[in-house]
Amino acid sequence: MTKPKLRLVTPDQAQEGAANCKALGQVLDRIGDKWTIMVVGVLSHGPMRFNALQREIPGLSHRMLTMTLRGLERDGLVKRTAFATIPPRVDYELTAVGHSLTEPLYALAIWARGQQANIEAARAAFDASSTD
Amino acid sequence: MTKPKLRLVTPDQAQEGAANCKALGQVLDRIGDKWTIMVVGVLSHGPMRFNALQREIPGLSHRMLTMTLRGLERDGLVKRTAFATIPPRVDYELTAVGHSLTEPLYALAIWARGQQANIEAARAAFDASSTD
DNA sequence: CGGAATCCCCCTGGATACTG
DNA sequence: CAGTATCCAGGGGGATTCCG
Repeated sequence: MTKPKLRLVTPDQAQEGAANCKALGQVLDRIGDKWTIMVVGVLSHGPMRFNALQREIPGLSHRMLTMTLRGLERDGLVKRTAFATIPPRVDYELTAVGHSLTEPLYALAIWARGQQANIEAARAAFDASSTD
Repeated sequence: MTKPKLRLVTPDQAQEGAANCKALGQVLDRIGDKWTIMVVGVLSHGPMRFNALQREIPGLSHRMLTMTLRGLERDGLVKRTAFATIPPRVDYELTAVGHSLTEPLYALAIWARGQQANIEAARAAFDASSTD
C-alpha cells in the first residue's frame, strides 16, 4: 500500500456520479411515492378518465389520485383535457416526455422481476438469522 | 376502424404490465426513500466505513444511515463486514446484486438528466399559470 | 466507532362532505 | 363526474442518549 490516495474512480467520474445522484434523487422524489408509477403504468396504455383511472388502481383514494395527477401534470408528464359538458369529463394522457419515462422504468421493472427471488431469499435468510 | 374493441395493448401485455407494476412497486418501496439511492451511489465506488459514508452524504443522520444500511443488508444489496478491533470498524460494500441495480438506475439517471430541463420548464409554466 | 432505544414533531395521506 | 377543503390519525425521520 504505497498509494497516497486510494481512489476507485477518477474525479471526473465522481462528478458524474454526483450529478447522476442528484438527478436520480429528483426523479425518485417525483415517482418514488406510492401511486405515481401505477398511474403512469395505467396511463401508458392510453388516455383515461379520472374515475376509470381510480377504478383501475385498487386502494387509491380520490384525493391521492388528484394530487398524483396534479404533480404529473405540473411536471409535464401527463396532459389534462377537460370537456365542459354535463356531466363534466376530464381525460388524462401521457405526454411524449411521460411516455419516454416508461422506457427506463421498464428496464428497472425487468431488473426487479429478475432479482425478486434473490431479494426475497436474502430477506428471509436475514430475518431468520436475526430472529433466531 | 372495424375493430370491435379498442385495445391499445393485448391482454398478455396487460398481464405483463400488471406484473411489472407490482415488481416496480416493490423496488420503489425499497429505493424510493430519501437516502437509499445516495448510499448505493456512494457505495458503487467501493467499500466504505460507516462514518465515511455519513460524511459523504450531507444531511444524512446517524440513525437514518443505520436504518438504510440495515434495509439494504436485509435485501442482500450490501454486505456488512465487522472487524472486532478497538476501535470497532465496519465496512459496507455492494454485493453483486447491489451492483446490478446500478445499471437500470443509471439508465434512469440518464433519463433524468435529459429531461431535467423540460421538467423544470413545465413546472415553471404550470406554476406561473396557476399563480396568475 | 458503530448500533439501539427513546422522544417527539411534522407531514403524509385517508375519510368525509361540499361545490360546480 | 371532477375537484377542493377540512379534519385527523399514523408513521417517517430527526435529535439525543446510552451501550459494547
